Amino acid sequence: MFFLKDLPTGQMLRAYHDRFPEMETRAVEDALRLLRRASLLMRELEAYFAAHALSQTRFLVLIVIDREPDRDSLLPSEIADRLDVSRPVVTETIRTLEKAGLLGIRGGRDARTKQVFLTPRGRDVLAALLPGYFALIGAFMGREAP
Amino acid sequence: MFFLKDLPTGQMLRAYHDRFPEMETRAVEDALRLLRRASLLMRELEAYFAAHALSQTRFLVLIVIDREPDRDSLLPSEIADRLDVSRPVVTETIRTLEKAGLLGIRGGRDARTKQVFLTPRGRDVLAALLPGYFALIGAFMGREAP
DNA sequence: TCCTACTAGTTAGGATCCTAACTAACAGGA
DNA sequence: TCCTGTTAGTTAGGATCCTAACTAGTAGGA
Repeated sequence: MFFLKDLPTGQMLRAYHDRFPEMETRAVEDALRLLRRASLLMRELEAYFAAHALSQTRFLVLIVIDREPDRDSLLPSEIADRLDVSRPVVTETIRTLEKAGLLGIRGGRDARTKQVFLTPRGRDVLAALLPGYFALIGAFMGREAP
Repeated sequence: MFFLKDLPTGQMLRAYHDRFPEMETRAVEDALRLLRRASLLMRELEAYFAAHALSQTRFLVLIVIDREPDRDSLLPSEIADRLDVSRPVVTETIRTLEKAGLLGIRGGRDARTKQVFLTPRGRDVLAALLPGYFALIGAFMGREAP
């Protein structure tokens, strides 16, 4: 998350360019706009998920299982591969979602591993969530970038 | 932060579009690319700050004081106005930066408030940090979007 | 004067993330 | 067989963020 509300004014950027002439003003402006716009969208998404007792990360765990074309379960390690979070976060998120009844677990072929799958309830929750999720994104992307 | 490493394939998006026809495929694709690219840049920035005993938020507190054109101090409430973080985070960040000797504090006109300013050391640290910061952004923005 | 409402900032408690260290199970050669 | 190195996942401890509730100081009218 990028927390700067007001991007630097032209005056500010000129002042920094005077102090640091190697600064590529245009690249910095573009990067800050990118970060800010993405952060605003993330805030909206987090609020949407929170209103449905989920979070970005919990949602993404459900999605990566759901979107898999030819399988209906993933190993925790496969989930970790697909998400940019640490292993402990995957462990904890799976535990939370299992407690909530959205994920189920069955043994893998190896005693070290386990297959994680969406329960019918998990499927329902996701199906109920996605239209609002897509609508939120559509509305956000339709808005002018500030 | 947006944690999905691999954005959905065309096949996945078509499958979701079949289930949710009101989904604007293009907007969703663009939004996910925006989120992912911004998150990659944030990861790099966080790593850069961490290597210098700072964080995004600590850096931004220093910057919003430094960049102010006609003043050399801000009230905590003004810092909170400029950053998209909660008040307690501002309180804690200022305390940390003061302990580190990068910020100083003097009384405001009101006994409730206080002026927060950059110490000479704070100014030095920021000046030493900015060239690498600008270089990192320049390098990132120069790279092709994946 | 003094009571009430407001403003500024802090404290408390909980959620989520990280790295490092740990436990358990497997694989393959001596 | 059994030892060693690897793989999968969890636990422990710490950082950073949030909301809600609190303390202290100010302002303005009865």
